[in-house]
Amino acid sequence: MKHDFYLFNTAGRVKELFRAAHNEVGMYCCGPTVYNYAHIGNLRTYIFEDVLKRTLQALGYKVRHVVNITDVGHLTSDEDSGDDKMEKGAIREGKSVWDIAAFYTKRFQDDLKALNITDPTRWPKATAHIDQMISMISDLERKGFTYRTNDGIYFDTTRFPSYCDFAGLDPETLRAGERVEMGEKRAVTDFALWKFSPSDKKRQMEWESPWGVGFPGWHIECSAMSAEYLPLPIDIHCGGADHIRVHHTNEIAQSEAASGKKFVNYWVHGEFLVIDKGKMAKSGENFVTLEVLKKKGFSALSYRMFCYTAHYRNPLSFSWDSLSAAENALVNLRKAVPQQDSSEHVENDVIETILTPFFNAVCDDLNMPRAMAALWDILKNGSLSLMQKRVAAERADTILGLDLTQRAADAYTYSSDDEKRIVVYSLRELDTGVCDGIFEKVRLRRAARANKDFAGADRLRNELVNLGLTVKDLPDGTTEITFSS
RNA sequence: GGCGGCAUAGCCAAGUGGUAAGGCAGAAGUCUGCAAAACUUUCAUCUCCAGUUCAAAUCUGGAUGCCGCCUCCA
Repeated sequence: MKHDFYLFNTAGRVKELFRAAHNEVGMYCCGPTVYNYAHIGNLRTYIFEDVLKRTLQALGYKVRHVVNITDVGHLTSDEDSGDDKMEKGAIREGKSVWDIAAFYTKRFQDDLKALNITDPTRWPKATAHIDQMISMISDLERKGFTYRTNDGIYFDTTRFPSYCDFAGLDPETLRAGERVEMGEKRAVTDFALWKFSPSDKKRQMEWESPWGVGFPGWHIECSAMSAEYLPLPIDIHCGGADHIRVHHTNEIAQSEAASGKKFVNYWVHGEFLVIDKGKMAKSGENFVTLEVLKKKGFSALSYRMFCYTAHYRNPLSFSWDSLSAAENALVNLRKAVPQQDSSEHVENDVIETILTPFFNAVCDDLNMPRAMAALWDILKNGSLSLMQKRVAAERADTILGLDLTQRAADAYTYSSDDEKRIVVYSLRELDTGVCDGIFEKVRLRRAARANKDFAGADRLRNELVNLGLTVKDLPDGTTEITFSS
């Protein structure tokens, strides 16, 4: 499929034509710190990254995709000598930090699977790459980019003149010590590469290093692991918009200082999911997980659908009503995809033509709202054949990942042997007793209708409705019963 | 305090100069004993003010409101 693909590059703040630097596109996405469940705001970013990856693949690129797992403890800030999030989580749950990391890593990966997010090529853990981090810090030390303070080894940002370019910072206006103690740090922008373990207590995670026992700074892991698995410059590096200012600025500095090469060609950042006008945070009642969402009866893919209502670079307002709207839309969309009931041959060229507006939208910096509108247009277009619509939807779904060919409620189907059949659709397996009970009520209702006892017929239908069923009298006389949830 | 972003119908939102995508909800109609489903139709002048222009939601200036980053954070 030949399409020019445009991506908004945070470096430079403009939409650019994507050109791969390698045969296999290198894509690095900042992963989670596994000290707690991911909330749906976090998940929004991974959904957008998955769409980006699927798009590249649909355009014919091979993609080498790396997502890190931050399972090492970092302090609540560079200067804080107190507990870090991993250790806090461990204390909170009475487990070791290693158990905490393993548990939440698994939970995170389960969430991604439920959302149809495809697995990355590699999934490196920070704790398995301490050697690479130490080696990179040593390189930086050798090249004169570091200095030592009483609590760690720091990166000297004054030695890296272009430090402020990426985020458009003005060092003069940064407020030194406003929110975080400077300690012995020389410049506001300097950051820790290696932190020494506190002398008065034993950390659960700490390692030997040329500078003493301690643990790595937060930023170094992404630099070390991306260099380990991807050739520089990395084609695409993704993350949440909150990372632009500090994390990615620091990554660029240390990676380029250590390697002498350009670090990343395209920086792509996703905006936040907002709730009650603020961003979703891992503390407080704003914390909505996929688990919570499922408990309320929503499917994970409804959330994926919801994410397509807005562009990834704009904040998206979450509410249960709007999620519910997306779920209805997904159900309707699946209904609009014709069943495979014909052997009509569909030419690939025809499908590509049909899908042109869809791909134009996707390739314009992943404009999914427009892409979805294009898909609706296709499915409502009366001049296309059913098979053309179906094949087009299947093709679009390789990017959307919405299981569009799945029917809403056809997991289990039960039919009566009446002359005019009674068909029951359910997502769950039903006891024969339950099924027979439903059949019996329908037969009674049919009898009432035949006798023009419409009040009685409606009463019987209401009984079924109250059980959570919908009742449809089809033109051919069959009665269709669907469990609504 | 610095930097960045946003303000479009009941809700979620596209749209960066030529007269408002799409979805959800709602309304009307066809169909139905009534429903359900389906189909058809319908539903905004874009926070406010002042400019530029033949033409602005889209550009400029101002006002108001809101959010994010600057600390770990998707």
